[in-house]
Formats: sequence, C-alpha cells, structure tokens
Amino acid sequence: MKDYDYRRIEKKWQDYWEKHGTFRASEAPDKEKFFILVEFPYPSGQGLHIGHPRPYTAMDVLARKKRLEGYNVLFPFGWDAFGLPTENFAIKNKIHPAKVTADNIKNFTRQAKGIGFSFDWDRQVNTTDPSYYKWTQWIFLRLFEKGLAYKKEMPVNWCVSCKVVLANEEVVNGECERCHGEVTRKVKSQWMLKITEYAQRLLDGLESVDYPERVKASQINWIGRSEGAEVRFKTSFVSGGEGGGELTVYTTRPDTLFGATYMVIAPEHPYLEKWANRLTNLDEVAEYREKAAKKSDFERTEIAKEKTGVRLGGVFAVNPVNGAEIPIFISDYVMLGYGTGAIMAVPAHDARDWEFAKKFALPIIEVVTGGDVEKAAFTGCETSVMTNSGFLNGLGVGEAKAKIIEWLVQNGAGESKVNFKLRDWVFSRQRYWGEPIPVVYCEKCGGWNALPDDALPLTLPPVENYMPSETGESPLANLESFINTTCPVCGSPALRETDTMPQWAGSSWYFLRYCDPRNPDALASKEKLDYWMGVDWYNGGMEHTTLHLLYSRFWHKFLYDIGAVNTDEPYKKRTSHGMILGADGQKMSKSRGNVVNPDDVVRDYGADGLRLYEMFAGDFEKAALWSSAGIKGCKRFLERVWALSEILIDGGEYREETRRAFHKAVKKVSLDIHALKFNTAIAALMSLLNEIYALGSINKAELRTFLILLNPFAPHITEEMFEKASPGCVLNEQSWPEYDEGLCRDGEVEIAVQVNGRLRARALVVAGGGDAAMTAAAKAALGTALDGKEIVKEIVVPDKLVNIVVR
RNA sequence: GCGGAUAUGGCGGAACUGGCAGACGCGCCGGAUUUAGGUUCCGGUGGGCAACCGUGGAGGUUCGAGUCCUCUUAUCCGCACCA
Repeated sequence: MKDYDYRRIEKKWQDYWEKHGTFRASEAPDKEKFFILVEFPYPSGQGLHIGHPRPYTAMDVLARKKRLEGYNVLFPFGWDAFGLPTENFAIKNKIHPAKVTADNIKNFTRQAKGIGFSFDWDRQVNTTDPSYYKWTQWIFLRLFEKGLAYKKEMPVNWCVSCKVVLANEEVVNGECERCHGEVTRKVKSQWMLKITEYAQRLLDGLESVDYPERVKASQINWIGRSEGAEVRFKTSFVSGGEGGGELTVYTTRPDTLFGATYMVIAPEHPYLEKWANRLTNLDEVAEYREKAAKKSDFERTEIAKEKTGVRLGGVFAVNPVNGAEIPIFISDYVMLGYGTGAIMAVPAHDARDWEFAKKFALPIIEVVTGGDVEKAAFTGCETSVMTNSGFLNGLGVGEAKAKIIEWLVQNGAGESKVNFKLRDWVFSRQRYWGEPIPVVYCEKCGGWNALPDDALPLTLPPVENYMPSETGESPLANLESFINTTCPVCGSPALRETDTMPQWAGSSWYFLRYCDPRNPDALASKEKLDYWMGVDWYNGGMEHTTLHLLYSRFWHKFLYDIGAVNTDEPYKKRTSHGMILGADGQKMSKSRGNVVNPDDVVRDYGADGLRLYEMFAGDFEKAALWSSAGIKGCKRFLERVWALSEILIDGGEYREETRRAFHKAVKKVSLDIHALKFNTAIAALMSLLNEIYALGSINKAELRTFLILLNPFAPHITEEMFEKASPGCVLNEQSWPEYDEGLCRDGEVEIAVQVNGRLRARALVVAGGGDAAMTAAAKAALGTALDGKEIVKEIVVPDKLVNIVVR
C-alpha cells in the first residue's frame, strides 16, 4: 500500500467540492434547515492566525455531521474588512485600503480553502463592499428616523503631537502608541446610538436563548441594572438665578441618606461651567479638571490608588432629609457617564467614599449597624438595622429603602429609579476606512437631515491621503467635493458628515445578509429570512461577549421592531471557544516569537492533521497550547487510519466481536460533537482504532462506519478511503450512523469493592444484576477481610461499586 | 478597581447527576525490525521498598469529595474607539 500522500488527496477533494458545489446551500422548504455561524474574520495583512481554524473546524465538524444527518445546512463565511490596521497600512504605504483589503481576502481565502472548511463560498459577504454597506447605512437611517441616533459631546483620546484621535488600543500607558507623545482628552461632537433604550429588553431576552452561563453573566453585568433612587440636593446657589441650584444624584442605597456627609461631582460635570463665576477657587478646580482629563476611566476608578479631589469653594449642598449643610467636591472617581455624574457620599458604607473621607478628614456617620466604620466602610446589610437615621431607625435596610423613597416622593426630593451601567454606543470614528454616515448638516433647516434611501449607498470617495486631518476630523473633511452638497429636504447648500461608522456596524447584521447575499432591493428578502433565521448555532470568542454580541442583539431587536426581521433574538444558541496560545502558554505575538503559521502546518502535517489536532488539543471552551509534538500524534493516528486498508476484509455487517465497540463509538462521537467535547470524541476514535488493530482486521461495514465518524474531523482522508473501499460512492452523500442504546452497554462489568470508602477489591458482575447480586459478589471478593467486623451499612451504586461500612 | 474564568502525572488533557483519579495523546524506559539515524511494531510508565500518599493551599459536609460549602493563594481574559 502506498504512503498516505495527504497533499495530493487534500487538493483532490477540495477541487472536487468546489467543482460540484457540494456545500452550496439553497432554500428547500421540505427540509429542516440548520444555520451555523462562525464569526467572520477581519482579513489582516498577517494572514490567517493559527487560532482561526479552531472555531471554524469545530463548526465545520458540526456542519458536516448535520448534513450527513439530513439537515439543510447553511454554513457561510465572509469578511469584516473595515478597520484600523488596514487603514494604518494604507497610510504608511500609500495604497488604497480597498486594494489592501482585496489582497488580504485573497490570501485568507486561499488559506481557508486549503483547510477544507465546508463553507458555502457563494454566499460570501464583505462589509466594505458598497452593495453591502448600502444596507448598513440603510439601518443607520432607520435608527436616525426613530430618534435612536443622536449627536453628543464626548471626550476622545487626542494625541497632541500626531494631532489625531486615537483608539483606546492605540493609547499605551497613557502615551501615543506611535510617537509616545502625550495623550489628552478632547471633546468632540459624536454620533451616538441609544442602545440604553433597549437595556431592559437585552436583559429580558437572555431568558429565552441558549447561551453559556458565563456569557449571560457577562452581559448581565455589562448591562448592569440596578434599582435605587434619584435624590435632589438643593445647593447654596439655589437663588443665584442662573440655574444649577439643585444637584441630582443617583444612589443604590437611598437608605443611607442620613449618612451622606458630602457630595462629589464628576470633573466633567456641566454645572462646573454654570457655576464658574461663583466658585471661589476656580483656578484650582480648572487645574484638577485638566489633570483628570488625561486619565482613562480605568485609572480613575482603581480603588487601590490614592483618592484625589478638590472642594468647590463658595458653595454647599443641603441634605434634603435632615437639612445638614454638606460640602461639594470634584473627584475623578465619579464618572459623568454613569448615573447623573454626581453622587452623595456615604463614607460609612461605601469603600471609595470612606477612602476619600479619610483623606480629606470628612465626618463618617454610621447609619447601618454591624460594622466598625472607623476601621472600614461597612457594606453588608442582611441582618443590620438603621441607626442615626431619624424616622428610619430600627428598620432593616430593605424596609428603609422603601420608606425613604416614599418620603422623597412626598417631599418632592426624589423618586425611585432603575439605572443601567450600559452606556450609549459611540458610533462616530474620525477615520477613512469605514461606512460613511449618510446624513448632511443643513444651516437653513438648522440640523442634521438624512439622505433619502435612493441616495444609498453613499460611497467612500477616493482621497489622496488617509491620514486624519490636523483638526481631528476624518480625511474626508479635506475633500471639498465630498463635503459640499445640497440639503435633501430644502435644497440649500449643506455639508456632509465626515465621520465614518465603527467596525461594529457591519458586523451587527451580517448573518442576515448571508440569507440573501445578492439582493439589491432589501437587506434580505422576507421569504429567505423566514426560511433561514434565526441562527441555530453561533460560535465565537469570549472577547465578543459584551460588545459585538450586545450590539448585534440591539440592532436585531430594532430591526424586529420596524418589521425588517421576523425574530426578536438573532441567535438561538451561542458557544465560545478558547484561544490557541503559544507553546509557552502566552498569547501568540511577533514580539514573543511564538507565532505558528498555518501554511507551514498544513504543508508538514496536512489539513486533516491540523484540524484533528486543533480539536484534540483540549477542552474547546478553554485555552489550548500549541504543541508541535501534539500534532505529530494526530498525524500518526491518520497514518494508522490510512493503513487500515491493509487489514481490510470482506463483510457487510459488524462482527460479533466488534458490534458493541462500534455502537459505543457511534454514541460517544455523536453526543460529544454536540456537547463541544471534540477532544473526547477523537479519543474515542483512537481507542476504537486501537481495538481494531488488536483484533487484526476490519471489515467493510466497520470501515465504513469508522470513516463516517471521522469524516467531520478529517474530511479529506476519509473521502479518499471511502471512495477506494466503495468505488463510485462519495462519503458526503452517506448517512450518519445510528446506535442501539442496548448495545452500548457491556454484558458484564467490573465493580469496585470498598470497605469504609477505601478500595479493597474488584469483582465481576452481570450488568443490571441488582443490588443483592452485587453485594454478594463484593463479599465474596473480600473473602475473610470482613471476619469479626460489624457491618453498619452497605452502599450499592448499580454496576459501579459496593461500599461496606464496618465498625 | 469592576466583571468573567482557570488550577489534576514530566507535558496537553480525561473523569456522567458526589461513586474505581489519570481515558486518549505526547514524552520517557525496555524490547523487536533496520547497516545507522528516522519510521514502524510489542511491553511498561502518578509518587513511594512498603503500609500508604496523591487533583494550588487550609478547614468542613458525607459511607464516599477533583466534583458540594467556607476561607485562601496564584494565573489568565475583558473593561466600551482593537476586532
């Protein structure tokens, strides 16, 4: 028998699939559909990363198995191609990003096809294609119409020397990644999307979908629903006549209102402008605000760091519940973006407030019993009662919350309030390589107007230079011919928006386009959406749990509300894979020198070897280390599979001596694939192969089953061997084997015999023989060991173990 | 800081609802084949001479704990303009 020539075989079958359109999906109303989705990649210049094939192979395994089971499988692929690295490459090399993108896609396609994924390549989508982003823009216009897109002043990272807006990722240790210059915050007017309007529904929707608990928990925490109260504090500026007399705070602990001894507002709080000419220490305040502007939110909220702040001179607030006059500070531990940007500080019962109060020698008043508030903030409350709190004294925390809210409402000083940590989505980028935002600013109309739908797509015009302008605007702002236009409403001269959309936009609805990828009249036709949606199984990285997954759920719910789609949730089931780490257990990166190139692996071990190893390396949901020794074992296994033809004998049914082993293997592989336990499925096939070799022969029926079970993991070698064993037949047209539950159990089992929980012997019993038989067998196995002992208890686990408790 | 997760032989990892810890693979040791290296095949392989000891650490619940509870340590991932 000739050697296993994987290069020839893999090429042969990839060509075959391509030529026959084997994996092309088409609507077939009589067949049950199954929509399997992988996260489409960003086609970077580095080519496919060795981590990419892991989720793709896993879903490919599922897709191939589902097809063999008779499902009409949709398993598409595409390109999430807008983004920073391409743009930066274009800036550096003066090549149009579209050209860079096309080249990268070509390379990625070659690599992905070389691994033998059963994608329907005819349904490819590309977010940077105008015929695609036409519909991304269309969705934006619908959001705009419904008031869910709005402009807001937001801080951005600003590199002082490069004069560009930086992504958070480009800010390293507070410095610009490129020039290591100073980064400050600059306020810009940005498009925002009101995802917060959907916060409650995004939360509620989680109850109806099949996501892993860790994914749900992350989303729930990210949305961060809390119940509390808004409380209005009057200030000494109340009669100033210029507004800003009252400060509203949000608190989850309104019960501790009597313990509020000062207030803190965020450094960006708008009242600071209103109050500017009345504050007695404006210089000091301004200086602090400037310093705070340089810090990231992350740095600001770190509890370990020393608290900083400045007391506002010439103003105080009044605690509505007891009339106490309390100072007001600005401090960077309060964020403008959460709650109202102002807090009432209760140092006795909040760790951050406590730290701050200690530093500034502010009073700490205990209002909830149970701790020692001089030593630390006491945040527990289950068994506590209120103290030093007037009419709340003696109540539990829960009762106190209800009562104080009632009091606030009666006295016009506040009301109960549900708050979310979730913030609106900053939707503007001052970059070239993104979808243009299809709106214009009309002086005459006095605002932003949408382009009409028939003006879509608004395509990206060619520019000379992809570098953002010196004022921080997108490169499009330099292009007179692009900016100057006429207002679609009144016909007067108007200016186009020059910001573009973030990469998240195109990826928020791509699965819909897969259903009908070339439709010129709609993002997808109703009939096709009705047939294919929702996505039956969506696998992707944990890193997308809170952003991409929430953004796309938000858009989907919105599209559902306007009648564009037929399901409220896009994804029925979500799973997440772990990363492939370098051999050193670290994330692969060029600087660490632990990067593995998939092309080399395919060349040396074959696509089947790569696929098998990535599935075998460990728990799919956890990180796995790359190991060249490990892949060698998988290659060896494939060679042993190939050599099965040397011991092939005739026979159209399982033999008596193999029947149970095959039924067990079919069951194990079938169940494990659905449980994402690919590693144990492969281990079962390895064990089965060992058993076959121990037996010395395999017949045709057995080989056939073996090849079908292995096919999803190693499609090329199995197709080739199947064709050789059954000339004229192709494996992908066969059916997935079935198993008989009864034949998956052995007739006789070995049980453990314990005395006082310690293993003392083993015994052979007939499976399902009952407790009495097991106990008898156990005692026989123990022989004289029990003599003279008093038996207290006998515990029997059917077909597993007998434990005899003695005194 | 907040949020999510992980910890089992020399290594990657198995172990159903609490029931024989270490499946499967790598590596290693011994043997066979081979002029040799490589390949392939067969056998062995948690530690300890043993009683026994062993799932990051300390307690606990239980006839029985890798699995449940309490505390603790270490590591990894995400944190809203990377995708």
